[in-house]
Parts: sequence; C-alpha cells; structure tokens
Amino acid sequence: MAGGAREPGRSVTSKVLAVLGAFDSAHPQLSLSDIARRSGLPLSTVHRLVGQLEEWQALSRTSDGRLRVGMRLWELGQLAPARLQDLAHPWLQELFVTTGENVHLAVRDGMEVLYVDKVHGRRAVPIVSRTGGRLPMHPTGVGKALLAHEPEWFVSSYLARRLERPTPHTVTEPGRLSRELAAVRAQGYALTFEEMTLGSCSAAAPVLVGGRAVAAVGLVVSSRRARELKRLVEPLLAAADRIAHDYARAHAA
Amino acid sequence: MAGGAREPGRSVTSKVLAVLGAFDSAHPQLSLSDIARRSGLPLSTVHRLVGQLEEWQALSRTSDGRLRVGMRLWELGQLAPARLQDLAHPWLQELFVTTGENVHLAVRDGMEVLYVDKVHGRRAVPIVSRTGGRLPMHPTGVGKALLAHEPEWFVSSYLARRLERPTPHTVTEPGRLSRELAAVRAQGYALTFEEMTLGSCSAAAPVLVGGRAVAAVGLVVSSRRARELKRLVEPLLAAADRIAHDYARAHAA
DNA sequence: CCCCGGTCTTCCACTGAGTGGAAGTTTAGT
DNA sequence: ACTAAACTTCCACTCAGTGGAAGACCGGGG
Repeated sequence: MAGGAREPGRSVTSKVLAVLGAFDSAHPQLSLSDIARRSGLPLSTVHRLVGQLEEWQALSRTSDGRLRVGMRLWELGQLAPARLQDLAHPWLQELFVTTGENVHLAVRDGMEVLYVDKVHGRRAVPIVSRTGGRLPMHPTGVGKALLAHEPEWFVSSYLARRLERPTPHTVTEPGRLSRELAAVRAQGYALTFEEMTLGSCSAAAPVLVGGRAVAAVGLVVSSRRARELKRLVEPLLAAADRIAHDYARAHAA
Repeated sequence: MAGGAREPGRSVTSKVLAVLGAFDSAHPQLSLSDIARRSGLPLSTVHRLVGQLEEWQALSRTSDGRLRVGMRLWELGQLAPARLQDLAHPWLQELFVTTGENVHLAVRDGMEVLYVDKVHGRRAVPIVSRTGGRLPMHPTGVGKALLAHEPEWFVSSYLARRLERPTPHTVTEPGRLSRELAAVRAQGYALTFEEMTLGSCSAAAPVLVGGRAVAAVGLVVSSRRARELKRLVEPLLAAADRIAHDYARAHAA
C-alpha cells in the first residue's frame, strides 16, 4: 500500500460499524468528511466503505448529497426484539385516547433514557424526544421514574458525574435530586416542570416488574397546562400497571 | 490460509451485509448455521463476523442462544428518513380513534408492499403485517390501492409473474385482477375479503399526490365484521386525503 | 480572471487482516 | 453409549483492504 496498513489493524467490520456509529440522533445526516472526522478513519477508507453501504441501501443520500441511514437499515431495525413495544403499544394507545397528550415509552440504556415508542396527536407540543432518541435521565420524567428504582450504587455513580443543565429549572444538585427520587419512589410517579425544555412539563410512571423498573411511561404537556397533569396521573399509573402486568405474564410463559 | 481465499474475493463489507441480510421479517432469529446457509458464507467466516457484530450490539442473542437484530441497529434504523411516517402518524392516530380498528400505512418497495407504520388497539385482529414487514401486493388492500395507481408497464410486469396464493380467496388471474384494479381506480379505494389471511378483510385507500400513489392507508377488520367496512370507507378516504395534503405541502417547502 | 479553502474522488504498491478447510468440542436426540 | 448436528478453534497462505498523496471539483471573494 502507498500509505499502507499503518494502523495496528482494526478489523474491517469494526470500521464498517464505526462508519454507521457516526450517525446518531443529534447527527442524522453527515457529509463524507463528517463521517471521517467522527469515526476517526481516513477519508479514502470512508469513501470506499460508504460506497459499498450505499449500494446495499444501508445508507442513502439526501437531496443535498449528504448521507443518512437508509431504508434497509430501518427495515432491519424493525426486526429487533420488540416484545416490550408490542405489548405496551396498545396501552399507550389507550392512554393517548383518554388523555389526548403526547405519550411515550422509554427504557434505561447505560446512563441515558432511550425512547422506544411514542404516540402523539396532531396538536402535540413540540417535543424533544424521538423514537430511538436518547436523553439524560435527571431532567426527564421517565428518566427520574427509572432512576428512582435503580439500585443505590447505580444512582450514586449517576449523581457523581457532572450533570447537564439544559434549562435553568434543571435540578442537578445531588442532595436535592436524591430527595426527589425518594419522593418518586414514595408516590409512584415523577413530575417535571421545564427541566428539559422550556415550555413543556411531564409526568411519568415506572413499569415495575418484580420491583425492577423495566421501562417508564411518560406524558408531556405544554407548561401552560401544567396544572392538568394532576388529573392525568391516574390514567398514567393505570397504563403503567397494565403494561407491567402484561410484561410479567409474557415473561412467565 | 489453510483453506484460504478461494472465493474470487467479495469485499468484507459485502459479507457483513450478507450476514445482516440473512435476517428478514420471516426469519427474525437465526442460528449461526442458519445465517451461513442463508448468506452462502462459510461457517467459520460467519462465526467471526457475528462475534464482531455482537460486540457492537448490532446483533444480540435470544434466551435460547439464537441470534437476532440488536438494539443498536434498531436505534440506527430510527434515524432513517421518516418524513412520511412523521407526518402521517397523527392522521393514522385519528383514524384509529374514530374507527377503533387496525390502521396501517404502507409504501411500495419493488414488487412488494412495505409496512411503515401501524396503530392498533388491544382487541385487534391477529394481523399478518408488521411494521417493517413485507407482503405481496395483489392479496392485500394497500397493495391493490398502490398497484392500481402504478403505470401500465409496471402492472403488466407484476401480473406477468407467478402470483402467490396464500388463501383460496386470493385473486391471481391477471384478467380479473386488472379489472379489479380499474374498479379501485374508479371508486378510490380497495376492498379485500380473506385474500391474505382467512378470518380478516381490509379496506385501503391510496395517498395520491400529483396523481402518484406515494403510500396507502389500510384498515383491517375481522371478516365476521366485513359488512362494517362500508361504514369505515369514508373516514379512511378522509385520512388518506389529509395525509396527501400534508405530504404535498411538505414537499412544496 | 486566478487563487484559496473546502470537499470529494482516484490511484497504487505493499502487507497483515481475513480467509475457509479441517480438526476438535459441545449439545441434543435416540 | 452412539450419532448427528451445531458450534468453536486453528493456522498457513494470500489477496482484499489500505491510506497517503495527487488530482478533480465547486464556490466565493479579491
């Protein structure tokens, strides 16, 4: 090779995955050189790999020539274990119908919440979360609901890190946060007010199976209508409960 | 190499993709040797690739040790162009609320329909389609709605092939099928009765933008309640229309 | 007009990552 | 205990992948 295999030798597969990994919810479309930068691979290598991925429709081009995840990957992604979503969706559905608000389902992944399903109507509040998206745990309702039911050691290692502060209302002080989590455990649900986005607030309940929170259901409403959240807590808890019930039954079988 | 590079030399990337491509909606979980068989790659190669993919959580193991698409790929898939889904979802939502039936959205991909979104309640009929799933066009409502608005040459090449016959009610005779398509064009929607699955029937309407069917909206109900479909056609057409309207507006911008 | 900063594409000589047949190991079924 | 199938490991060979560099392309501003 001219430049030749200088690198100690990463496997090709890991390079392919590095290219794909360059995409995330904050960067859904990238130029060739963006990918090279973000993956740390030489441009010529990225160029070749992208070409091959494009051929298979794992990546596709936007109208302005940038790259984005292709239909083929979406299709593949749909095959991922969907037990939780499948069984929860009808209940989210029902919750949406009774409340008319943004409804979503999230699980914990690492130190973040991962949104796995969402039901929303037309006049929904502009909402940050997106199916497949991630957010930190402490400023979100679902995040708090999940965090409150994690073991002690997990919570303290979460709090030990520097916590992001997306709005002035975000609670980042460890002492106050753990008192809040205790309250969430006690009352069975979490409330947030403009802690993630100015203009919206949320209520969330954990889906508890055998004492563990396997997921959380959240409602997001405009902060003008924050007082209405109280009214919505009951159906929210009911939905979380139903999902937990179905989940437990599905796992017994 | 012991056996060594006998093959003329496919790129590693293509092998990775061949492994992923072994998964489809009919085969969401596969054993190592299933993958080898389906991808045509030697077992030892598959073994290594799968190991690397697993490490990255592109694949994961089921409880019984078989492989399935991992969370990471699902997440990635969520980044795929979702304009259509995003804009259609609220209307599907609304259609579900007014009808209470299985609602889904499909597009044409090649000679098949690809289901891209679905809203369903609890007491839904067991339904074959699944988000990300594919079905042939002629036995499904959405398929007929889409096919009816394809250009002449496409329809004839579709009809020229040997058509599957999943139930005794499936219409496969080219003459009769093209007469049906003409009727669909004339009345603006398609009806099917147990053509794909015994026990369920459907109504579907194309989402027409500039004379082209960019997608189709479908309703599936139990065949016992087939007569009720008539009543549901009106909201169905309305939903398809709204989606078409939003779509056209989004594309103008 | 030309030059500059950026992005994308092509080239090519070298070499180690990938290869796959075969042998060994574990698992399941009879 | 025997058989068959699925899985894992091994290893010598070699070609697919490599990446630096040079070239093409595209605006935009002097």
